[in-house]
Amino acid sequence: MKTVIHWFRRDLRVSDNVALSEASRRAERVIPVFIFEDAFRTGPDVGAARLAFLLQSVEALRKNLAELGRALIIRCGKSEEVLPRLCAEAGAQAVFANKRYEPYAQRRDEQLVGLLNAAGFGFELFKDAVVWEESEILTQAGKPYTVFTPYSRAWKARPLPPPKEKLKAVSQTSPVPSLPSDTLPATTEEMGYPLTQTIPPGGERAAQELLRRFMAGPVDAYAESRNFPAVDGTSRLSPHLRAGTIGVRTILAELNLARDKKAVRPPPSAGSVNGADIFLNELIWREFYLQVLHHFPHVTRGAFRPEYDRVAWSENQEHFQAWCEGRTGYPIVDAAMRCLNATGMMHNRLRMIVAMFLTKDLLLHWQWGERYFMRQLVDGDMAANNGGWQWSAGTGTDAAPYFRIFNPVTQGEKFDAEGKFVRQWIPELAAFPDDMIHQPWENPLLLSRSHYPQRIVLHEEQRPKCLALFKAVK
DNA sequence: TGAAATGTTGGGGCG
DNA sequence: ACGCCCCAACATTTC
Repeated sequence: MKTVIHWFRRDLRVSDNVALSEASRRAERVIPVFIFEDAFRTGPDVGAARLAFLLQSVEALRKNLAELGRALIIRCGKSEEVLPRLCAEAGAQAVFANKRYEPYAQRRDEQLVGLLNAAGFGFELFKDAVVWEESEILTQAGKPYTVFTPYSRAWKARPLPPPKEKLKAVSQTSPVPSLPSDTLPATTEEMGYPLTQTIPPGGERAAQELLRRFMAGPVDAYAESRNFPAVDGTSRLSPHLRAGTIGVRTILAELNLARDKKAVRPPPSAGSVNGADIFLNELIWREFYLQVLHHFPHVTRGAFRPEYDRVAWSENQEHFQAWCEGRTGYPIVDAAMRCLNATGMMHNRLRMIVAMFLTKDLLLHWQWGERYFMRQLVDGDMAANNGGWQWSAGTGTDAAPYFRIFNPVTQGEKFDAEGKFVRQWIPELAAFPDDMIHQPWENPLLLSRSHYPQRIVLHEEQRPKCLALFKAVK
């Protein structure tokens, strides 16, 4: 082919990018394009934090491409209108893109195939975002897995694909048609979404730096330290995996290196778990939930197990507001929510704690939490977010059984024993000693002098209510 | 990728 | 020396 448009979507990088590699291998000329969709401005789950991260990442991509002598063409509008027009303008024969897995995105892509083909252009999609996609890992019976452990076993039994090479710089001799390019909004404020959070930096370089840092140390201790929110023990790569500013194959290659390096050293003591293996599991969870979403699209509308759609959830708006704003009176819950509101990020352990609290203590519908997370999170991803919420609520695939209810005090004491994380986000509690930081109500005098709220519900009262609610639908 | 309730065991105090 | 009780510590079961 002479000219191919590479349409950047959730793959905002020039390294380890399958469709981009294929385009540059098969076409004489590749035109990189990003479409700032109208839907980005109006979708139900639009959040300033994620939008800002996207804008940063696209800008970083534009610079990276410029260094390779290539101009990123930006167009605002609807992809179904922009792409055919752009193909004609550029004299392109086809559009290449990396495949997406959300039901709505797949419907859109199917329409685009028809649309572009009818106009005489090709549209090819490539597997890139995942190692194994929805129908590559199936049970003996040819059905999708709905339990993580056997899924992960099957996943690990296969050989890993190597990363794709980085896009090469173009030589001066291949002229690029000069196509007009729109400019992106400089800030999310311009679009009516003021950014109130301090978010991590976007872009491919930032992702590479996080990966390097993680592999240089934290990965070894990951099995233990990943559970402690006050410890910087996680990779923080989730926003980059979501935006595609890093490729999953790149991460896996580094993980393998870390594992091999470890094998040279004295063998780990019996029973100790390899951090790289645990981290790998997290990447597999991501693909597990993507394939669940593909095969069971009804999870976006309700419980994976439909009987749980009959749970008589509370509709207490005051409780929900208190949860959102981090003033439930339970320190670990409130610290986590304030952190989310301030940074667009939340530690995974804390996601489980606040999700359990919303569903099992406040007895509010998990979808309320799911929606709030999507609006706030930099890494908000439909599949992982939905999977995580249904896991916590006990309504999903391979979910925590409904009677497995976290105690917010015990969880705080276990995973933030010295209250370091809590104090970071709840300055009102500074005066409380370590052994009381997770139950400030035990010292009414000190609590009344602080400006920290009383508990809005009592865990010991809510737990039996929750059990009754769930038992009623069984 | 729990927690609470209930059951069991064993040491020590005590009459 | 013995039985009895108490209760921590641990194990099991229940939710």
